[in-house]
Amino acid sequence: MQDKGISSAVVGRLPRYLRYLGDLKEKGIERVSSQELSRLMNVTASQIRQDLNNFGGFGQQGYGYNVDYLYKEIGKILGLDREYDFIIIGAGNLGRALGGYLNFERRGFIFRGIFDKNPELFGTEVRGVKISPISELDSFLKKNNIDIAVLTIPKTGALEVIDTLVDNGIKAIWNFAHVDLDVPEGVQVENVHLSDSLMKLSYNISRYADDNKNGDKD
Amino acid sequence: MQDKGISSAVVGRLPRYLRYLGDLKEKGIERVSSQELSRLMNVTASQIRQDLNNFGGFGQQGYGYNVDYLYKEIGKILGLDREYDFIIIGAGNLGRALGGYLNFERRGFIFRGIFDKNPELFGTEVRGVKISPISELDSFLKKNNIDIAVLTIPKTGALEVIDTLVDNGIKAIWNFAHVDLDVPEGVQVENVHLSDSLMKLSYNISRYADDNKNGDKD
DNA sequence: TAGATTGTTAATCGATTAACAATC
DNA sequence: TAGATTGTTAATCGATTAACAATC
Repeated sequence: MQDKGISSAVVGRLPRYLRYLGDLKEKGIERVSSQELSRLMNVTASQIRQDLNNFGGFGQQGYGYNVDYLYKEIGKILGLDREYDFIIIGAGNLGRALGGYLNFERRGFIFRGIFDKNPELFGTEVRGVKISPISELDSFLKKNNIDIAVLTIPKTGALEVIDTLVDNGIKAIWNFAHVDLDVPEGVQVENVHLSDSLMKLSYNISRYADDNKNGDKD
Repeated sequence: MQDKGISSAVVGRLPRYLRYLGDLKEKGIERVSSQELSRLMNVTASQIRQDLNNFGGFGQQGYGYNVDYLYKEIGKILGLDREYDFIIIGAGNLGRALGGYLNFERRGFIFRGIFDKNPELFGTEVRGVKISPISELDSFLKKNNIDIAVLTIPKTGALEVIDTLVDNGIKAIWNFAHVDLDVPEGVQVENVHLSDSLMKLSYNISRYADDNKNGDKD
């Protein structure tokens, strides 16, 4: 069912479609045309139709798309029709924030463990899960089938832990550490570089300030 | 100095350049050619040269780029040669995590205030900054010159607070809420949709699983 | 001077938009 | 049947890569 060469631009837009369809669903709206959706989302109707048709024909001529059906299908495409077990490496503020986030559970991402090297934290709980010493990571992974590791530790720690994760067959890494990870093919990595994001913001602030100083033209 | 139509693809790559140049700097390396950097970063040398030349000629034929100089220049382009005052709306785990993050301060992002609606949190401190009731946001903004608001509250709260921010001349919003914000032109918005990011990960996990079941070809 | 490497133009590739025939 | 809207092909636009003359 899933084609090979879907561009990451397309994949990147799917969660947003899902969100808008969820909103429509909640409002009790049954059907939507690509044009209506395009107005709502500020994209072209053409793009919506192209994006969806990468995965199959979910609509019906003269009718549009059934909201409920399309919502479910996009969910399936995104792999949300199953559960994923995840652990968090790094029980700092960010790690605890992500561990405590209930919405992930709703989507099928199950919080299974959290590790840190700081002994003061051992035994403390995050949403019912005890913080364990990172030295126990290897044996934990051997006993439990974990899909995703969330890295919320500094750079060096992240690089140290990678081998243990990979050797134990981790499927994916959600990387909040400020490094590019080098993993074998087949291990999925999704980076969230918060400081990069913040820099894009400062770029746009100062560019806008400059524009309004010099050119005055928009 | 700053041109107008720089594509966001280019801007999005600048922080990564900065990071690699910072690493080289720390290693005491003085010069780097686009080819060396390209091997390091896993991009084409051509792209590096094209990207940089959007902003000016920072290199020298036959020599390459001076690491220190290029680092500084990219910093300037990203607007990191000044300070930004920011506040956080929402003192949950994520808000506190971001408030506690020292690296932002190092880059010139100064943590000035944090607000919440939960009375139990009022007076509690996050890195020396007292959590204030959100009802005081308006008067706070009138008294203080704040550049950036970080939204770490749920959807509805985010939408409620937008007007107050915009009316008081906020320059940018770093949005962690799971909504698209509608702000006037000139107010910069950078979205960090964590659940979208997680869905991309699950997409890739299940696509990889499917590939290895059906086709067996890579 | 010869070698290296940039800055920049030209070629290619991919993604987005437009158009329209198919069809509900 | 007529109207609406998809699925899909074709046209356009933009971004990436290749090539090379300029120059340090």
